[in-house]
Amino acid sequence: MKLATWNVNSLKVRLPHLLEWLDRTRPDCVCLQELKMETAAFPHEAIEAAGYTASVNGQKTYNGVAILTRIEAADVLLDIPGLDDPQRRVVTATIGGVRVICAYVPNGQAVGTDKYEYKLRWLDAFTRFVGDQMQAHPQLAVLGDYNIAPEDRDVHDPVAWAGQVLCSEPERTAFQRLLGLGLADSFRLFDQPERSFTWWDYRMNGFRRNLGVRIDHVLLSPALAARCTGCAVDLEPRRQERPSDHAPVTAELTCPRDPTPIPAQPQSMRA
DNA sequence: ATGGCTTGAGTGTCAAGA
Repeated sequence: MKLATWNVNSLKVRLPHLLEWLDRTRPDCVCLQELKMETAAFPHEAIEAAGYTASVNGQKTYNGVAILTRIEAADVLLDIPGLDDPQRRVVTATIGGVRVICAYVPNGQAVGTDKYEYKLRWLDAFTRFVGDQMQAHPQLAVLGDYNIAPEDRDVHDPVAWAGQVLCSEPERTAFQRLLGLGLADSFRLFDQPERSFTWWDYRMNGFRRNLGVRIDHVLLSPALAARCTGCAVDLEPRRQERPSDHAPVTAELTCPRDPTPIPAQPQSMRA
């Protein structure tokens, strides 16, 4: 089972890129962020023609998230229950026995601003929500744009970014609290190239110079982490004309429906 | 120098991203 996350930065502009990427990589489940369109404007026809069904939580102009799957999504839940927030940032669904949360964490703009305080409050509520979901669903995957670079090695210039938004201690602590629920950052379960990032500024030739940050993550509960065989950033879409500023991240799991071998009974146990 | 691109809104030029 292949799970992916991709901040497309406008689905309207990126639909051709997405369709080409779905055709090339054939993921089972894709979490999209920054659709920047209302739910009613979602291009279901094109997505279904590509072999996917979509659970959409859209919003005009800003934010907006969706989960695309090749099999039916069940128990779809929009937003964070109990959080009064007009911004559409979360959609959750069950796909083939795996509970998938797709999240677009607030950017936070700059440390000390109202948007930064909103980001930290939002992360508190989100962490409670993820904890609740994990209680009910041991097979839990939390994918999305976290807008947090967890460690200095996730930043092209840790000195320049020290204490800045995406890297500040309160944000990194909030990320560690999510991991503290028992989730694993699947990317770090494997050897990775140095200077691996998922976002590069459009300005200053950021991508060509690999001046990036790793802020898009696939977090897995223990049951899923045990089945994870790989996690990688796909740089190909970022190389294309008119790209999203984010690259997709894909994690591979052994199929949850693979039959578990039944251990042989010891001789002495036989009748 | 708080800039540099890109998108959506809307037809000026600004908010927002990270």
